[in-house]
Amino acid sequence: MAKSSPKDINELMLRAHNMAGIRLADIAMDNQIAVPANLRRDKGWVGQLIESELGALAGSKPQQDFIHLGVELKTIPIDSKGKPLETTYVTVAPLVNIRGLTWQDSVVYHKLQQVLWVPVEGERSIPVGERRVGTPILWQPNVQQAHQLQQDWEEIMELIALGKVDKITARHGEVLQLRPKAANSQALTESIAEDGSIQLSNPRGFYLKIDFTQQILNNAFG
DNA sequence: CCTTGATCATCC
DNA sequence: GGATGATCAAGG
Repeated sequence: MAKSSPKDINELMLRAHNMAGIRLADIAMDNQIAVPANLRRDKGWVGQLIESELGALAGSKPQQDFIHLGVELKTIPIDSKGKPLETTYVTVAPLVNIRGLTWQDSVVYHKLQQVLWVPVEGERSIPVGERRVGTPILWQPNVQQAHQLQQDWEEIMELIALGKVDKITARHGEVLQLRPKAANSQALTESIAEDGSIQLSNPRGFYLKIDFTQQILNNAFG
């Protein structure tokens, strides 16, 4: 069944805490959602399941999941030691019309102002339905983290502005990286060429590196 | 073993 | 095509 949208952060966190220790199969049953055998063709399944259980407003908007609460929801797959198994997607990267765009105007900045992290067991040896939800974390970047994010974002955006988007690899950036984010490598979108004209490139997205999200989990759990 | 580049489903 | 939700899997 579809959950109502939580009225405040306390209600949201109460729901999130109530999922801790629960198997995905049980949450799926509660929401009348079928459990896939694996995530190969259902890569966003866990995230959508948790959204449903928490009452996030569905839809494809470049905004926070709980905009009325100023909270972005992210599920994060972890191993048995609590370490993230994957980088975390943040948002698509703007590749044109970025003149004058500042860090504090960016979607990355706004989405990462406040994030509700929901760890979920993600090892492939565990059947999807048997994977359990962990303890949720409501996070806001500390001064150092905010600085690292801003530095990386500004460096990457500078390269994009100089028409070097196709030369940027995932190795740029300490905590934030730019990687392909598209249906496939043939997808194209407008970007800035080195001579300042418009060219076509594979769409990119901003991702948080594993060490950064691991630090967030460690700071919360010690 | 881990990371980077590639890819999947769905909605509009 | 571009946004949402991400994980897959080849190669270093």
